[in-house]
Amino acid sequence: MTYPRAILHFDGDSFFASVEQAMNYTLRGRPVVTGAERGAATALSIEAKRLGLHRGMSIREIREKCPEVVVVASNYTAYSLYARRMYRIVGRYSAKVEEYSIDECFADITGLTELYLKTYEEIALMIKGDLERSLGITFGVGLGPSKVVAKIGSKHNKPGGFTPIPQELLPQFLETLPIGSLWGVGPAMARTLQAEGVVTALDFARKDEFWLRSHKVAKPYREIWFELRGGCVKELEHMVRAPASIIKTRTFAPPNKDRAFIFSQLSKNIERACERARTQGLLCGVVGVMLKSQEFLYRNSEVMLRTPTNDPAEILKIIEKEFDRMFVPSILYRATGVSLRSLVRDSHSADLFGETAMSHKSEKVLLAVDTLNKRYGKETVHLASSLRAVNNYEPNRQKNVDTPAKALRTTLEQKKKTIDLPFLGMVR
DNA sequence: TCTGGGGTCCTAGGACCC
DNA sequence: TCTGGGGTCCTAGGACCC
Repeated sequence: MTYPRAILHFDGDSFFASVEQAMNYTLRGRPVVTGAERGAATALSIEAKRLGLHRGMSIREIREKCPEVVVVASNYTAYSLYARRMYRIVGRYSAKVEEYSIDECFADITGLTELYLKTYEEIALMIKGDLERSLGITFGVGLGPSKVVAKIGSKHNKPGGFTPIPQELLPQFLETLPIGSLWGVGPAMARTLQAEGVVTALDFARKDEFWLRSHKVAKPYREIWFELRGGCVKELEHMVRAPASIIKTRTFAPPNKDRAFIFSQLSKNIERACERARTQGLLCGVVGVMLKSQEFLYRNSEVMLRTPTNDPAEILKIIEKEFDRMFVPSILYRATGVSLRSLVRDSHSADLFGETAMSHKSEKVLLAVDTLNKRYGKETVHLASSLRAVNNYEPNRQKNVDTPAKALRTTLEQKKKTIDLPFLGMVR
């Protein structure tokens, strides 16, 4: 068995649903579906999959078809916690672990056979066993000479499988693998390759360099090609990088064309994005704004800030003019979004004009807002400009018609909040 | 899958410069 | 002033991932 490099890929089986079962023993062995809060299935336990249910299915349909299914709301805090535990356990065996996503990671165990006096296969099984015992979740595990091949392995024998793919066994694994099922090959590239007669992963691996050049195959696919032939170019990113951008988008139903409402949606997204930036200790230098029309047409714009910030009020002031340039009153919109880019560490160094120092005054307020929202629930405190969006956000309740009494109460609550909030605007 | 939310990377092409 | 060649930087948009 030849592994010039030995790369492992770990993939948690039905991760979200499995975490729910691991945390609550009464759910074990029962069909569990997550995603109640958005009205569509996000993850399904093996038992739920066996009932013929699948991702994206509406919760209502699931309840009608299979009343025995346990439907729960996503608990991303818990899933992230389990992800951390997963990284930490794998990290005990190898110093090179890439935290790839909330339910996946890679580990480079090249050369560790000497340390553990075990084969690569044995090391893989040792880590897999530790993960499953410690977390109470099964993992699909792949071992190969590269990330691309390790990924093929972890997908191979779905729940709880372990698939080692040494160089000499590569062709037999690639032979039956549809080109579109490869990691990094999406629908567009799959179509292009199929048109050239490349149907399986092996077809692709067998092409030569001249073919790649004459067909102008782009870099990401050249790398996949190289790794399908047993090479290794995609190194593990085992150092956790600061994010390049923070994005918050939200769709609202039904589509709307009221300027104040749309701007309020944007305001809420900006607040959420800034909150994230604050928890990560980041300031943003460029803000991108996105408006999405009912017909799925996008309008993007961006504004460079004079001084990096993570204060939503400051960003909103600057963004509003840009928003009015983009906004077309006759169009129905379905979503807004914001992206914070050019992120820099929040080092408390003063700039030439002392503007950073000035913004520190509002920093205390923002920290207090974060604390309150953490303790009493999201959006307990928010900017007045976000008010309409916050009140509007009641997922899956569109059909509930307010009683007059309830509607009145809501109006009163709105009034109360509008009275409270100018205070926030005056602090700066 | 009539389309949710959060990300990254690559490339073509325009602007600008020598 | 015209023509040719070459380089860098930036941006928009496509493609892909979970």
